[in-house]
Amino acid sequence: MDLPSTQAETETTGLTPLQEQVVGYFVDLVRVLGLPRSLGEIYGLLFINPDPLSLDDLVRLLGISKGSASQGLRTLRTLGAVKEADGNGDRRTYYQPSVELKPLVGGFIREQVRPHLDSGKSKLRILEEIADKTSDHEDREFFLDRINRLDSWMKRGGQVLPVLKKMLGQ
Amino acid sequence: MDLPSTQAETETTGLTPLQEQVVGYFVDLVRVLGLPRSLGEIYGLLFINPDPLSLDDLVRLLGISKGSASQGLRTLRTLGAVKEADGNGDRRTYYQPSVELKPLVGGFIREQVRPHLDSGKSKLRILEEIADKTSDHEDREFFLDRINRLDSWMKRGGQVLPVLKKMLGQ
DNA sequence: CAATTAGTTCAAGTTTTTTTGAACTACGGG
DNA sequence: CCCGTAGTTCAAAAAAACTTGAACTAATTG
Repeated sequence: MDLPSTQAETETTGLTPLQEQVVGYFVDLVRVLGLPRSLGEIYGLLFINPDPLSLDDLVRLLGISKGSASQGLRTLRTLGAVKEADGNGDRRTYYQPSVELKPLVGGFIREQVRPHLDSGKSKLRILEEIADKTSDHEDREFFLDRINRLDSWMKRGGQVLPVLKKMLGQ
Repeated sequence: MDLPSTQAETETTGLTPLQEQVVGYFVDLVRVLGLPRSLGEIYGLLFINPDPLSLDDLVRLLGISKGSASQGLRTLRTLGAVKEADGNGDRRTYYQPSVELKPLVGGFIREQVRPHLDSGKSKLRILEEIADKTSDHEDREFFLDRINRLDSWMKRGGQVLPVLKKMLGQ
């Protein structure tokens, strides 16, 4: 665990004021990204802690349940936002954050953005089929035009992602 | 209102199959963006309807409450995603969607992204002050380094937005 | 102006999402 | 092997987000 020894912890949370603020910062951040609060808490604490922390540390320091911590860590690992700290002979696993933007953005895109883009594309094909069945000519043209537009939105989205990754990741 | 006359409406929703699918498509889309379902329903129906629709039309066709429709339309207007249709002498207001990506992306960035980036920046300054009070030298350096890193994340975010806007908006 | 209808507001209700915690599996050391 | 602890799972509880609907304001029209 290793609290930074230079700051007292508050009664309520078990965190130093700095830790509390940073955790709050990340809670807000993940909320914007549509991820659950606990992910922000966990990542935030790992981010501002000089040493890796174990699941139990997180439970104790953040005052969250083992279940939350376990699931939160799993998601963060999937996102590539935390890694196991290497080289602790102990039985329990310690975690450290990825602090480079690149893997964070990459993971978010891979896990949260791409799947939706992809499933969106296949839904569009179905949409087009339905629209194509419209018997009235003028209506059909209108519908197909709108669906084309959606198609072009998605294409642009797909083009933007690599650029995003390149700009954000180093 | 003006249902496209060439497709029967289903019992449950008052929408044609195509409308239903498109609405569903946008419901999923706004969910990814972290916006409420009703926004997707309203925008989706406006998007696929050849003519502008009034608040009452939306209530009737989508089966949502007047309150939802009113608030949903307000948010969509704020985002620049719908506009009042011009030139209907009627008392009630008719709405049409913005179908260009540019205002949509621009509005989303302006309303949903920028504010968080900005408030994030000011929170960082506070964070830095707290970290700077750390008496242990090594800890302080570590904390300040991490906060610097956050700073640089935010800066990159700020740089990316204009590029995003340029790429997506025409 | 009174009546009627368009639209807004917000407290209460509903739905969805997240968190909890207890039961479970799995591993490792004595 | 058996005990103790690390970590997972998932049904139920709690919290958060969204929607409803009734009371309201505002604006038009006969």
